[in-house]
Amino acid sequence: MSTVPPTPLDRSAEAPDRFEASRSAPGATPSVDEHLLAPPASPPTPGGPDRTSSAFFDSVLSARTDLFRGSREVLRESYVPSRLPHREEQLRAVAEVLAPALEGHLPSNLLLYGKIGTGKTAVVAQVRQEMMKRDDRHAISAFVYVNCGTIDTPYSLLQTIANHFAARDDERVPTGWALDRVEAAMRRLMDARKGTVILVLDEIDRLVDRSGDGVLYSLSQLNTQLEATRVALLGISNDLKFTNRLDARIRSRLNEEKILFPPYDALQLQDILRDRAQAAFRDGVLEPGVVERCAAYAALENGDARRALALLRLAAEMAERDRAKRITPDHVVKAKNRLEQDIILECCRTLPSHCKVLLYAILLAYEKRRSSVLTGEVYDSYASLVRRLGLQPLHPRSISNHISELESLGLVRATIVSKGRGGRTREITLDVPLSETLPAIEDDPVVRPIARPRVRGQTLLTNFDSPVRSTL
DNA sequence: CATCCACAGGAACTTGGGGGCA
DNA sequence: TGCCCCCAAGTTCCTGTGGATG
Repeated sequence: MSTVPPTPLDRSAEAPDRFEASRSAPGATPSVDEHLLAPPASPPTPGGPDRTSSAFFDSVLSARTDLFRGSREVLRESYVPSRLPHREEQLRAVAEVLAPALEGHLPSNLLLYGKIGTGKTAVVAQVRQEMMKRDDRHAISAFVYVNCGTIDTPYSLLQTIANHFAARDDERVPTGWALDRVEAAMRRLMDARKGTVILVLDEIDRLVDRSGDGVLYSLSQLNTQLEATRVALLGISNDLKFTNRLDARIRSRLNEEKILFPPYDALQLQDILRDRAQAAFRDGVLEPGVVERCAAYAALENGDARRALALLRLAAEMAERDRAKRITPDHVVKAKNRLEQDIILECCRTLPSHCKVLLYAILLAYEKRRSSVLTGEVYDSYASLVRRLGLQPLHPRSISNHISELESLGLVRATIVSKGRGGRTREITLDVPLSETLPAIEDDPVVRPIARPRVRGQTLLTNFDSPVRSTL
């Protein structure tokens, strides 16, 4: 188990986070959790111990106005606040379900439902913190958190859980074993720990979508196979209907208790932001309207508290860069635009190569037409672009999947339409600003060889028939 | 009202890569 | 070194779809 500090974006169990190993196995290196339970380290002082830091950074740092009171981690989603406004009911409900574990009894399995940023993970994190503080009888042997958004195959899930319980390096499960063997190793390692294990499977719906419910069946059977350890499953899902895709036996086991997390409204988001702002910023640096505007934008995004916090943090950073003494509503507007741009750039950057060319084909078609394009037209355009790179285009079936992928990323919108004898197809429109996405994709190393030349940010309309060699 | 078109999308299969093991 | 495993990405095959058309 790695002891590298967690990053806010990587919440998989391989890169552990605030939920990781609750109690180190004998002889094991200290778990990350123990680092997290320790008092927060004081932030490095500007121009501190690194005597080699250049005068350049000294000037940048000294020119910044200090809006923050302390650590800006308070505004990150990885931070577990001591108070969760408007989640008291859910907090209590989760605690009631899990409380029997403190007395050595097996809690019911539990499912938490709610859209992104409705506080599910934060509530579980806080319940976990409180339980570990109160567990004076050491009845809970582990509180394991796995994010199935990244750990989404049966093998990787069982391997991750097994390795969580591995006390020594030679007990760790490598990749390449037969699945049965991994499962047996996981059971053996778990059973050696003795006590109650609370296994949190975040984004459990992603696991079911990608790998079916077989591995959930195995996990739900654990209590009939283990001797000294008992396991309670806690699933977290953004999808209210995901249990419909489960086998009836698994559904009934997993659904013993369920708790719904409704989206926050704008006023509730304001309360959350005020709490965090008070901890994060110096007095008087927030102009009236800043919190309200962040909350209003996030309320439009399904009441996503993460979004609201990100906006507030980014607005503060914008103000710092402007060397402003106060954060204004205008900084929130800038932050919102910047956040949207960052999401687009990140999406474009992480796409598979063929997907990038496909997106470029859609962008070019959209730029030319300023209206929707059909799947067949997009495919033809994509195929000719890929051939200019000296490569074979993917099969239309694969491109159809990639179009769905672009849609699920929110980059395009694809509506199925029937054109009579013209057949059934998808009308594809852009769901992101063309002016920001086109330069981003044209700057990508994959697309650059076939991208139109640009002068001072302006693209030139040219005839592209000449092939360009590239490797995707 | 049957036929047609151009796909959508599910399912099974193939391929190739990364890794462990005897 | 060859065989086994898992996994991701892609291909092949197939059925289904729904509005225009004759």
